[in-house]
Amino acid sequence: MMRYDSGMTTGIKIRPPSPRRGQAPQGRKPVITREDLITAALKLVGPNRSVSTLSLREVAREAGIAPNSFYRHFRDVDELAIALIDQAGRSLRKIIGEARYRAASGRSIVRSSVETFMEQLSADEKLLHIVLREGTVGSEAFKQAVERELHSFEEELCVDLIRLAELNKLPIYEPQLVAKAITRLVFAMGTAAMDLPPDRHPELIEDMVKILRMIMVGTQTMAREGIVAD
Amino acid sequence: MMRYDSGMTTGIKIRPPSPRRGQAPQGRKPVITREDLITAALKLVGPNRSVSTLSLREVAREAGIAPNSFYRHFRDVDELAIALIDQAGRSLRKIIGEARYRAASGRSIVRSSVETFMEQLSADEKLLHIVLREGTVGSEAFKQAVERELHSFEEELCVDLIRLAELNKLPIYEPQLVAKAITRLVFAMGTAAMDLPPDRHPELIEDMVKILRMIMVGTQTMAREGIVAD
DNA sequence: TGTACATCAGTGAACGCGCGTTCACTGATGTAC
DNA sequence: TGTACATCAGTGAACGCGCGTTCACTGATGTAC
Repeated sequence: MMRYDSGMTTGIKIRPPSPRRGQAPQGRKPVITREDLITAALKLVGPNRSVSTLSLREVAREAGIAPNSFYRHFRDVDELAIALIDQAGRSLRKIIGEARYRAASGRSIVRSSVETFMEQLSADEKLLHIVLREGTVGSEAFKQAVERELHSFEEELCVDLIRLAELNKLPIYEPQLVAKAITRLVFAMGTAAMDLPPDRHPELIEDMVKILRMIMVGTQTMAREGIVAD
Repeated sequence: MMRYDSGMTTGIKIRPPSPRRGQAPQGRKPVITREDLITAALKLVGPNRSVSTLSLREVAREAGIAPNSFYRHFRDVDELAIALIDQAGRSLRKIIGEARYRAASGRSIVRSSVETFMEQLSADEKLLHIVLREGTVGSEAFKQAVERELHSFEEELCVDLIRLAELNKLPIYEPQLVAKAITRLVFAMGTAAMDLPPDRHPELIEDMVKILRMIMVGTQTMAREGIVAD
């Protein structure tokens, strides 16, 4: 039943496509932006809070706006979460770039990459939390977004591994699997690391370096000696 | 202010310690048990639901009891979650036992262990979901419970690795790190596997076997040739 | 065997709370003329 | 420059909902005598 003859009450009003699309926006200037909301959300996620548990009202409160103002920027919290994962992905790519840069400087590529990763872990902690955690819980959409990021990480690493092998005239067995192993290991151990106090990081870095060394020595030995995997 | 002179209204009644402790329980027979509630909770968790998101009312509904009856069995949902993780841990230990049994049968220990793990993943799917996911989200208590399980897995694996190495007169470099690498990798890749259709599991098993082979070859080569990790 | 009683698993109703979402609005800004 | 107007970011109040938790209770079971 309708309350008085209000005509079609089809719920929320859909804004008709603006005839001025592509031009400068009209009307009141935004006082907060999508980025402000993302920042507010980042303040709320932490070691025990995943993006999926954030509430719209909570984020709005943190950003200092009324709950319904949220809808001016995102369709719902899920859309905000996707934006967060995207930003985390960008942060990840920055890490890869940095690791590549350092690797080119001639030091041990394994050690320098691991150290870079752990440094960024401390710096962009919140963002990486999101990638590392949201991949295992959260909606299908979140998980796919995270998988995309991990995959691109893996592929760039694979290219690097092949180039490195050629450079040093070392053989390599199944480089894409090596890249996969390294990626998954570093991320798994990185996730665990985030729950440890930073003073235990050096020890963890040593462990990771040794493990990655084993994998590198393993792939080289197997390529050289043609060992089949069984 | 108190509503009529009801005396001390200090909230929920704490049952005084029974003078009949250790004897058969008196009173009405339970129609549902802790186990029934655990079963109900297991029905609810799935690829996109972590234990932390279960609500008391939801679990009670699934079990077919009134919401407040839940309190007869658990202090709160967190206590139920801990029970779930414990049970998952038991399931894990069963996997290790099975893997050990098969390994003794003389086939490749790496392949048979990975295959066992993946089989159990399909069978006890829900329980393993819990271990694999709750370790990255969830409360501090959950994470510690999961870390405990992973650690015991790691230690048993380490013992096996050393025994295996001695048996075959093969050297091994840093066995506890090898165990750690294998554990974290298998769990990380296992988590990812749960989101894939089962027909892609064989391919994944091949990948995992090859990667673990690399690690084994790596640790042996390093032990033999005394390569330092840098 | 019968009876009074203690125990205690499970219940239905109610509470206050935070949530997502909708509504009709306000008023600052930019545009057209 | 001035004025009328369209745009639209942000608002306060209200809604219905599911939640955890508490209350006083019911009635089945086992025990004591």
